[in-house]
Amino acid sequence: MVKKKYKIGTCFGCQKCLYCGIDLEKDICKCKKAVKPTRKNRTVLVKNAFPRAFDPTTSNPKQFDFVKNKNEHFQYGYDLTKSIQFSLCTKCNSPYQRLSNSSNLTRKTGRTKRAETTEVIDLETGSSEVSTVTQSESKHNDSENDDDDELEMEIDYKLVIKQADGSALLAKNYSVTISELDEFLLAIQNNITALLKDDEINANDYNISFKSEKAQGAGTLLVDVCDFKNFRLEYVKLAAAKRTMLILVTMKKKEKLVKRKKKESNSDDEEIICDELIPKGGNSNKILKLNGLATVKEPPTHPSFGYTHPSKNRSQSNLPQFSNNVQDLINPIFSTLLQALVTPHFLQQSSSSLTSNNSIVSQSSQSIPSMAEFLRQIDEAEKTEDYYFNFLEGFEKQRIRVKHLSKLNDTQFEICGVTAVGDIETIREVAQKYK
DNA sequence: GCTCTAGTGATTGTTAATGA
DNA sequence: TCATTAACAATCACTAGAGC
Repeated sequence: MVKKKYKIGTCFGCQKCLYCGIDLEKDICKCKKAVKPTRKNRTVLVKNAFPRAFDPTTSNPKQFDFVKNKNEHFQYGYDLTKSIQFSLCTKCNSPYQRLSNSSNLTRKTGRTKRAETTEVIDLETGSSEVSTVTQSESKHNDSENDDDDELEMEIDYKLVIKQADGSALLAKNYSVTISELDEFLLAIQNNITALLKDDEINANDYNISFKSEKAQGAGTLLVDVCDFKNFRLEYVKLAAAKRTMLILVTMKKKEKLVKRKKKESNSDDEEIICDELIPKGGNSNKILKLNGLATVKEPPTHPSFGYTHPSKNRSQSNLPQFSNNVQDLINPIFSTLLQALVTPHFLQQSSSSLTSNNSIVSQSSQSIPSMAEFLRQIDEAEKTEDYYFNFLEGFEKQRIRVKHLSKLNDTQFEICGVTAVGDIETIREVAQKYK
């Protein structure tokens, strides 16, 4: 029987992801749910999470019932004769704590209870990872991996990355042990970013499908849990038949990029983008007027504009100083694509040449300011001193660049530490200039 | 309609354990 | 020894519902 493996990064009581807050009963996320939530890795979306140590010998009966009920309800498969660790969201933590308090009303002080606890605790808390303990584990001796065996599967697959023009560029064999769709998707994403050497590719940039290596047709999309169930069934069949599962990654928007590259190659010297290297201070006004067209030096990095591209009119209105001829040639969506092709890597490699080309930048091309400059510009415009600049750390942590800002949703802004609606709107508004 | 109260979610405080 | 972390306890803030 398949049991739902509990992960310590989710709420034991309600299956909420303790990083993004998504209800995992209804949805999936890509958070690292195997990582125990601590004060250091808290997110804005779920500010508090409560690690809990459950010990059947010392927990009060009501808490025991709580754990037992959740264990049964979500079919975690814990052996409740053993101590376990889990995490709770604030919502579940409150009642859980009160269960403890209610028993204390009889009334021990909390401290007395704690003292008793420390006397009895020994058990098998040993395993520091503790995030998963299943009934099978109790039956199967102490093999460390046994707890994963019920759900986790080792998937051997061949990954093929297919460009939108139909050409399959890369194929590589991988093996990954996963138990859930999101883990698998994450693994594939890691494969893609590694193969393409592009950290900024995200899940919206491609479709994933699967099929037998020898099968004809496009395969089956791997999108949701249903697909994943189907995938597992298929995989088991293929594995039994000693056939290889093919994971097909179809990149989106490639044709536009190809066009772009052609255009870029023809106009390299007229459009140079500089994300980080624009001299601070004196040129800031010029920077604000630039529209963000770029020279292609690397493959596309973040084509998420595919699903959030802005309105054409707005884009056009934000190209004030750029050559009208070029604007006519390149429509606004195109210019978004152009921006997406610029990477810091390029900037590092070409810093000297770019510096020497500053005159060109200031004359005929547009550039995106660095995040620091961008935030300072807002502060200057809003007369807020360092208020917006203080968001720099949050953006840097998430590797957000100016070109990404107009595509971020509210949640993503919050993850970066920008929570006030007004701040988000202000940043978005200014960022429109650099789409 | 108002007030009171219980319930709930969220936050903060305290203490022991642990590691540098 | 000091700083950090984990675990638990206490408290705050808000809401809904009952009673008048």
